[in-house]
Amino acid sequence: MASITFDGTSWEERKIKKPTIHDVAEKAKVTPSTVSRVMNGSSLVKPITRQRVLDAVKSLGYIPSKTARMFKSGKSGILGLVVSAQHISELIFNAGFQAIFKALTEKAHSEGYNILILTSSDPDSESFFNVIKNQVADGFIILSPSNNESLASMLEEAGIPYVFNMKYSNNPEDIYYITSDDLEAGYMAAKYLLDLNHTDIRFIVGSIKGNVISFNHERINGVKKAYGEYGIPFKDDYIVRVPGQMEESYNRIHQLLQTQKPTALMISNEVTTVAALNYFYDYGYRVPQDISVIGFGPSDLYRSLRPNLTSVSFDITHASGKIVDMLLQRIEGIPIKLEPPKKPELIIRDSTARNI
Amino acid sequence: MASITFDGTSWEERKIKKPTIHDVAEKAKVTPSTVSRVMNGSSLVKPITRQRVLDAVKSLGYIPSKTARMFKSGKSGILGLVVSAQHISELIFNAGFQAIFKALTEKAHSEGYNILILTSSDPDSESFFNVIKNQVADGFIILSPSNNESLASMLEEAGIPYVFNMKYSNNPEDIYYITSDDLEAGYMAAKYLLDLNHTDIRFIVGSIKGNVISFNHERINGVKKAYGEYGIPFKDDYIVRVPGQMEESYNRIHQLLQTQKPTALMISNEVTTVAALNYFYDYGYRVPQDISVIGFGPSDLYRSLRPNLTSVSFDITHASGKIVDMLLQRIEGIPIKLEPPKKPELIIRDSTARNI
DNA sequence: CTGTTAGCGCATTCAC
DNA sequence: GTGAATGCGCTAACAG
Repeated sequence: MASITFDGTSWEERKIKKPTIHDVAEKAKVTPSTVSRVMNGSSLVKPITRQRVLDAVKSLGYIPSKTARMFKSGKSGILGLVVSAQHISELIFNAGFQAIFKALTEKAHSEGYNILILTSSDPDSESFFNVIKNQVADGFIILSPSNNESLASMLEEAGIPYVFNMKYSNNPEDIYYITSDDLEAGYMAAKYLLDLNHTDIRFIVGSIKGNVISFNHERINGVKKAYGEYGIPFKDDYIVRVPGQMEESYNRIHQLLQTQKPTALMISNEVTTVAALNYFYDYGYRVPQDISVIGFGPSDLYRSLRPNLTSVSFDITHASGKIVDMLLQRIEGIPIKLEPPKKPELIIRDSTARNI
Repeated sequence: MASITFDGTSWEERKIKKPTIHDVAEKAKVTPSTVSRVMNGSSLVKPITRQRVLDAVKSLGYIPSKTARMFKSGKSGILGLVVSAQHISELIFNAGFQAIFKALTEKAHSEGYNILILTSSDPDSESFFNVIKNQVADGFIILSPSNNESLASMLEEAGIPYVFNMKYSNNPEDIYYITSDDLEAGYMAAKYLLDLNHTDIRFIVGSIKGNVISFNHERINGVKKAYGEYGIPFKDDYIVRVPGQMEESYNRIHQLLQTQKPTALMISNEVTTVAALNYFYDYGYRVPQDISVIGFGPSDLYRSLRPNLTSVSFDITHASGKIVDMLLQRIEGIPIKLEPPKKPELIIRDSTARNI
């Protein structure tokens, strides 16, 4: 099959074969080293030579191979963000994840890194590790909803830098995580409701396969602490486990309110919060006149809901910045200094009222 | 500074230095070639040897270098997703982008690729190109809200595979994009409203710096087509430009409804739709009794709103799948066959009623 | 200021 | 079935 040729090479070759540093060197009548110097802005190149190289670069359309550079330098400039497949599949509704994702991405970009999205279909440590180990990234941020304690040691063993978004391990040597002060969050919300004379409340917490998501344990402890301080007995069935999806949440709320009449709800999960508000709309409950609601999560989201939601919110931008900072420090081998998490904030809006 | 040694190397060295194929070869008393064969599942290795290699791999904790493999093979298994910085910063509210992102990521993962998030702070072609050219990826998906015609030729010139999410260029040779049938979408929505006896409508379209976002032109044409068929004059001030952010949208809707009394709204943008619904809630408008609303965008989102929104929805999963398919075909050099876009769907729910 | 040399880790020839 | 040799594209150390 004949093909039109150009400069002695076929069109296809020209099209496919990207010029290398070698081609540029040849064209500019210098050696690859010099080209490399020019490309990297070394000052020790004679202006004339530099210009010759630059011209060659331009006429050839030379772009340095990123893979070769990575290979040589041992750094990729990439941070892997590892999430469960479920996280991604619920992205549309999961404002909490969106907020983290946004903050992480913006911070990484500002530090000159890019984010590579990795998912593990199964939420167990093995799957996460298998996904991670075959990926190119200078380090990994792991967002896992379940307790993957063994993953930390596998990564440690393999010498792979990582940071978790929560504390999984009780081993005091495991310090590579950023947490939020969930005990305080639960405490603040419950105390506020108790101050408003609500005692018959429900704390709706996300669960995976019936297991309460780890940070919720802390939030529950915070709630109990508040009840303790007020000398009011806390009943175990104040805790309601709900799977995090929209439909299931809606149905579970429905079922709950058919049989019980709490005066206030604390909802630990954004999706369930939206589902609950929708349920109240559909069934004519007035918030806060008939029932008070406190959400946990991004303030921006809750301000865009109707009614404007009273919420306990964390500074996601701050926490995500810390995650990236810590990971970069690990990558660079700088010793880590643990900082206590920033306190959450109680933002009082229109979804809570005094219980008469 | 003394340090505990182990096998003659310091702990730090062991910790830092990852074993290479060479180390494994030495330990297993074979050559790197054999290790490579084992790692790549070649069948021509004697079981005994294979086992020896596997043991060495395990005891050393050897993980093949991904960068070296990329470098050698020339493929990264990464697809770059290039978006404007604004896209990311509005991620929390921008359900349309979330839907695309989710679909793209899931499809890429199912094809064995990962998504690398790239952002360009400026929305012009130069910035996009600069971001792209220095990144490792086998190809790029470009989600840009503005018309970046020259970007296509720059990428073409550089031999970088790409796919756009919309048609930017009028050059018939530029075929690397996936579009949606926006004319049909505008037409369907307007026709439905006209059938419900609404003629005094407003079509709220997103704009960037006063310029209507490109696909909206098609939607507007569709609306005009419907008016034409019904022989009803279409007034230019039926088109209302609104910046896509939550606050601005809310204020603009407020301003609009203070002075005018349309019977129906078509809203081309998810964020503005939520803002409008919030405005109606706050000011006591009943939807659809006082005003009808049609949204454009992900059906899932609109079903989770109250009232349930009538909407024109595209099959994002399908379109995103096509984007990835097309990009992979380009990467592999398979000739592209253009397909017409799937028709959008009019989903009638509770936000539209007959105008009396 | 510029050229020469060497090697990053791996996979793919080609011998044996 | 296994080993030896080679080179992907680039940069850094060392000469000159």
